[in-house]
Amino acid sequence: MRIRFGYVAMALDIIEGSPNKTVTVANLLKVPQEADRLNRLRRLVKKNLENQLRVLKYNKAHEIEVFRVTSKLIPLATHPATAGWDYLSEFHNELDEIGGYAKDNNMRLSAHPDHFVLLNSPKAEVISASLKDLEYHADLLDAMGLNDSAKLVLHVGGLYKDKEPALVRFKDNFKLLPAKIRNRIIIENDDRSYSAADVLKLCKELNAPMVLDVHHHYCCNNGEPLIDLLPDIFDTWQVMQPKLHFSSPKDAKNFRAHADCVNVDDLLNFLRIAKDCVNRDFDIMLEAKQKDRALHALMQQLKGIQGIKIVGQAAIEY
DNA sequence: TCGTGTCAAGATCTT
DNA sequence: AAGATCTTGACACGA
Repeated sequence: MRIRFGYVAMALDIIEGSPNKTVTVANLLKVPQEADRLNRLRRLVKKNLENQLRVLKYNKAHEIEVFRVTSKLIPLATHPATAGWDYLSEFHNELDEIGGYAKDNNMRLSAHPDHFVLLNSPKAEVISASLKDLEYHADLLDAMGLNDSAKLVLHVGGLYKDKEPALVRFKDNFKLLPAKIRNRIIIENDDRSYSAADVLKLCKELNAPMVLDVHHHYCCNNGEPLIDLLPDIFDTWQVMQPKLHFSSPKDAKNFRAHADCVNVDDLLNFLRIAKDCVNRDFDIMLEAKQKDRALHALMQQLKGIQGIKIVGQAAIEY
């Protein structure tokens, strides 16, 4: 099996390289002239997009082909304070360059709208805000020229004291999504409410790929062994290369929290399971607080381990 | 210059 | 019913 590794949102080793720069609404509104407010946002976007391209160049230098772009590239994009602002046209060239660079270098980009995006909320206003946020994400990927192989990761959402109707709401709203959004969505198991088995069942019904979060599975399950789930989880990807999320717990007391780096034994345990039940290349998104540094550290630790062949700087054969 | 509280957004647990 | 917590990087403010 060939396995590529990637990381999330920003590279800590790039100095002054954040693509997450932002401003709060309160501070934005302190700027007296409305035109000046927009210009403040434009300066932030310009810097974020510049830094996003720098991150991709850094990734290329380190042979990293799997990366999740931050949701904060355009600050306050869906907030009423910026209503009517056509940032897609203004930054068309920059976005196109970012996507072009990714495509030219065989990079797999994704995004992960944050936990305020809920397709199963009973509140109409939460659903409409979620749609707006999903549209923002899909439009950004479109503007980058990336087809629907560039995915949007979603969780199922809240339990609302009654799981079955909550799942029905998710399914109903999912089916109503515009195709340009729906075709990008992949669904992830979470650490409290919807187990890997729950999400697998859902993904089969919706014909959507499932992104397994291995750490979340150990936080939330009903005793199902991963080895029983993994073949079907990978099957939800059909001809696409499966991707999964991996992290180590911070410590026993904060088991749900992400550690700075990935524990190599945690990974080896998973690789053994995968080797036993699937025979397929896949990608692993590392969700470690030390981001790119955690990836580099993991690759160092994998060197010399029996059965692992290092391929370049961010991939292995196992 | 450094430390701390706050920030667009929701859900859920605690009091 | 209201408040704290989750999670997170960036920023504004005050010491």
